[in-house]
Amino acid sequence: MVSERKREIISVASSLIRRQGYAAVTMRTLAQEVGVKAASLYNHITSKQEILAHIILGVAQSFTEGMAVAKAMDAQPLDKIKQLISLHIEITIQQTSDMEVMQNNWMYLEGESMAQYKRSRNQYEADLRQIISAGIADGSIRNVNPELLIYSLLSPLRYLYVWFPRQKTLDAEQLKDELASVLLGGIEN
Amino acid sequence: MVSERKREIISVASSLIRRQGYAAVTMRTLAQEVGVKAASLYNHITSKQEILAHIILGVAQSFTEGMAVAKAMDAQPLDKIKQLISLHIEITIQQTSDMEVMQNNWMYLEGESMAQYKRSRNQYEADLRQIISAGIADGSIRNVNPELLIYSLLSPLRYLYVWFPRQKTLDAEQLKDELASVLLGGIEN
DNA sequence: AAACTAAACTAACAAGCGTTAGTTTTATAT
DNA sequence: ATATAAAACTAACGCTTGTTAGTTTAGTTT
Repeated sequence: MVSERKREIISVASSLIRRQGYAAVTMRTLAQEVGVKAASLYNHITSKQEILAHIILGVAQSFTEGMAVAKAMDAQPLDKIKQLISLHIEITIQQTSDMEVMQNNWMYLEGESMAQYKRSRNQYEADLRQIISAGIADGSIRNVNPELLIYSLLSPLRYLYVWFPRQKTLDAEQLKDELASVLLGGIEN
Repeated sequence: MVSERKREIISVASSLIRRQGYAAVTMRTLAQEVGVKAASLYNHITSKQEILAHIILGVAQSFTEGMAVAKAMDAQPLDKIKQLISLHIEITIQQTSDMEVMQNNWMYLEGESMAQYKRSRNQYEADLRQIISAGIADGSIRNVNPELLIYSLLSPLRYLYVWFPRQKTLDAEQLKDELASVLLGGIEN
């Protein structure tokens, strides 16, 4: 369904948008980077907007699928949260550029793409809310404002892309353990 | 030094950029929102870029000044961190729009403004690193990867603007306590 | 060899951009 | 009233933007 060339264009676009932002990347610079004239891009894609939507909705789908796995697990709330931490780490490592593009450029989505992005984001947060509520109910999670918990859990996970690529000491597996330890157990000794 | 009209223009620009992104806001839409023709804006500002720089470097300066206060405190590392949590909350509440503009649009800065932004950001992180190192050294902070600690502390603080405006239950003072409790003590019970 | 198809090309359009020049209005101070 | 200065206006320039039309090239199938 998605040709090799199209994938290449979107991949190059992702790394350009990552560095410069969606609006600053022109079809001409994108074409040059691909090694082609601007008009030729339109043999493969239908619009600039389609490229952005493809990148962002691809990441969003990865999260939706990963959340489905976590929800289906027969496990304690805290273990489901650990599973989600793994999910964020894996997506960040496997789709670093797309992840960064999503976080910084989703506001440039239009129409149905924007609607779909917001829908999947809201659904993800709602699912996490449910897991946290269950944890508070069974006493495994501290009884503080659930929205605050969601937020202080999700922020570091969402912005892993800022930090992970520039550190060298931890691999994915170590990161998973240390991050889970810090997020669940806190900073204090 | 900065006239009333100029402040108004920059303030209107901030809320437009916040919603639409820097590149998507044109001088014509900005002018219309201010109630004036585009060319008239140039009686007060010298360029679109100046507006962005003014917004972002203003927030950056607030952080630099706040960090200076924290550094100068005669207090334990954990109390300095609590002070920084307060700082982030105060800036987020007092300059919500500017804060969001900074986080999402700093990559559109150019030349010396970009250099200055990066300098102040790096300095802030270096100062926080020092505080955390001191805390690890005296045993008050857990001995895990310091970069990971910085990051998982800073992410929720930086993205408070996403969350704080849409919740109603906590005021600034309560938020300060609960957030410090969660960030320092973790989620787990 | 002929026909077909995918994907490149050149050229250009219409729209929108930030910004400037030159002029007029408005308000304040003399 | 008159002069001055601040801040608005109209008009336009030069450029860049995403995209389209029409054509040519290259590779594969019959």
